Amino acid sequence: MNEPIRRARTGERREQILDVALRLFGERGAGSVTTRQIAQAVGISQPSLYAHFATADAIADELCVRAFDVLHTRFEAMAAAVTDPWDRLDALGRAYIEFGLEHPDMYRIAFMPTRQMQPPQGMTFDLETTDPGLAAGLRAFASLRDTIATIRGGDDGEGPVIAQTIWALVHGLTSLLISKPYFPWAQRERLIAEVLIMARVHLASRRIA
Amino acid sequence: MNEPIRRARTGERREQILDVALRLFGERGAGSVTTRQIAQAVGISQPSLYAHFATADAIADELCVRAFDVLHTRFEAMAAAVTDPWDRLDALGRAYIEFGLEHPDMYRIAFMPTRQMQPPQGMTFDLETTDPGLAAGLRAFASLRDTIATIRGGDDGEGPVIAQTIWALVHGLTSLLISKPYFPWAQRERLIAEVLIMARVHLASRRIA
DNA sequence: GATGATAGGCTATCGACGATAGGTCTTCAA
DNA sequence: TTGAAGACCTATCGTCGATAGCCTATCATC
Repeated sequence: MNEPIRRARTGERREQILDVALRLFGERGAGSVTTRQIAQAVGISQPSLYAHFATADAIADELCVRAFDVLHTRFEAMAAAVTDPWDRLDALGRAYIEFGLEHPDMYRIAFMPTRQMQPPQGMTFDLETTDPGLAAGLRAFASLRDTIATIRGGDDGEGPVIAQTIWALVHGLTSLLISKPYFPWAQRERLIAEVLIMARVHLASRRIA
Repeated sequence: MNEPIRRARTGERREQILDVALRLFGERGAGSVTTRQIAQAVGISQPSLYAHFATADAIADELCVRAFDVLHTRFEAMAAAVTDPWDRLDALGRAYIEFGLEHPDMYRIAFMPTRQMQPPQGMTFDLETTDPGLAAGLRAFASLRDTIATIRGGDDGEGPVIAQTIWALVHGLTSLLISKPYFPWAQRERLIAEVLIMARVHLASRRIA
């Protein structure tokens, strides 16, 4: 049915392509970089890219996964370093927002996709395959979710709702700052601080007695 | 092959194109509808579209503006009908989220753009021209912002930060529910309710004494 | 050595896309 | 009656992602 790729997925060339693509994404925006531009910058022909990646989107997807894996590592280090869970919540939330602002293209690919998701087919639904960007983003977010669970100190069934709502808050600011940079925003630092306060206040009001 | 064409009156054809495009957007997703598909469904040639719209994106932009203008009208009616400002905040927030879920393509175009914004050129920066989708969305959001100002009952300079943060919250949930429909979300109604509670609690903690 | 598998290139080309050029037909006011 | 304007057409452009098919260097095995 689906022959996934024609050549092996290992090699220096593959890494070089990813490096070049990441640079071009940063220079011109991920959406307006073509396979021909990448190939020319690498020094190979455009069809040769398909020996290393199944589709053009696969290049962006892999860069996205790698970026979020870096965030995930940073999160785990933070979770280990900051013992007070309230402080940890602040640190993680801030790092999450700043990551999005530092890697807007990766954040866009993961959470503001152009194409509609296809419904899961049958029982073989695998998030890693279907939406690798989301999967990588969620690995990072898991630290935030766990910290929220720690703060609440128990499980009353409200955990998912609260975690997902705080995620929506943090994502919302990140997403808007990325997609509408020329909106007359209040000072960015004050917006971030306000969002973190909002999360704290809400979480405090939802604490398990 | 060539049947006699009864010419539409000026403007009718344009409306017909918009109607057909809206239907196709709903059926296949805005991102994967081409000018040729629209033209075929209308019954004209593909280049003929350019007699009515400057670019392909202009069709989507106009549909987006119209959709948000409907939301704006609904908001103003609500603002007039619901006198208690706390209840009004709930009603507006809920309507905003539900609007996004009912018109995911329009919401995407307005707030999850594919291509990077161009920096404003010179002094002639006009939001309506540069980003009509955002402009229409903000007209709608203005009601929410005004209600927040009413609740706070004064101006201590914190208004913009608070309004933008609550916007981020509401937008965040809307955006994630649209872009990640297959994520294992908590019950949608509970998520919406939680977001509205979060806004209320935050706003209460930020009230002017 | 010769051989054959394989990785990694290449050129040529495909179909679809948005968009433009330039001509034709119809309408309608002067 | 005529001529400008508008709406439509066909033909075509350049670019896009992707595929087909061939060539070459390497290297383990015979």
